[in-house]
Amino acid sequence: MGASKTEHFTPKQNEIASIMKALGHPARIAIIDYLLKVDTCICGDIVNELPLAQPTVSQHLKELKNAGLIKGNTEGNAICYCIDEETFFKFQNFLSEVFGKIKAQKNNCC
Amino acid sequence: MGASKTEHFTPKQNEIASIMKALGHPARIAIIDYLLKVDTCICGDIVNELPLAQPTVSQHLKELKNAGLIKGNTEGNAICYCIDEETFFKFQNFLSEVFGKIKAQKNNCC
DNA sequence: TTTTAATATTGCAATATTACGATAAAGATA
DNA sequence: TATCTTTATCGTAATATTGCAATATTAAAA
Repeated sequence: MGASKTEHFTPKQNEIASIMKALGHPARIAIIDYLLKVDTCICGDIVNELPLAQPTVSQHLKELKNAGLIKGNTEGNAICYCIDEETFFKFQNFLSEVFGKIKAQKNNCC
Repeated sequence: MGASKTEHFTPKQNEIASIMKALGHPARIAIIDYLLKVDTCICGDIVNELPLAQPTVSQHLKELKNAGLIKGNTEGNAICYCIDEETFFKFQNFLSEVFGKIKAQKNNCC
């Protein structure tokens, strides 16, 4: 097979899984890391920051964009990418719930 | 190709990416959800909770275990799975940093 | 208008993931 | 011991992901 049976899970489970999946590659974590480090949009120089060919970087950027984690603005013939805060904060809310439940666990087993 | 060039990224980037990847499937999110809902170890009934065959569930459990997100204890002929808090809290620390940086951004672009 | 620069898309090869039937393994129970 | 229950592993088919060379696209600059 190879295709996930997404129709059998809740929309929220699918949504969170797709965000996690988008972040499930070191190159894409590195892109987010870099965006946070420079604390501004990046126009052009991501390719030089990563040990990957330009088409590969472009593909990773596309996946982050599809997942809503970054957004891109055309700026002349360059494109300016930055963090899409909204999705990150939605993600954070989900995780707060999860971590809260973990902390509240009675832990009476294992 | 199909293989990630993990050797070109930092250990931390690879570690976080592998946790994210493990959570990048709705079935595995559903398993974590269920573990948090029942607030105890689960011995046996995960298979009945998921819309997937037993070998498939077993495989997903293995991936969560490999990523350190759950741990399993043999309990007679059953196996008792529960959240591995340590990994989750490590994950939370990483994310706190990320979310902190996002909030602190000057947001002077895009 | 031609050239240059930046980014995206296409096409493809290598590898990984997902799913499940069949079967094995390990311990409980009759 | 024989059987049942529970979980893991094997084998395999279908599909997805990763990476890059070649090429296309788009807009600025000459």
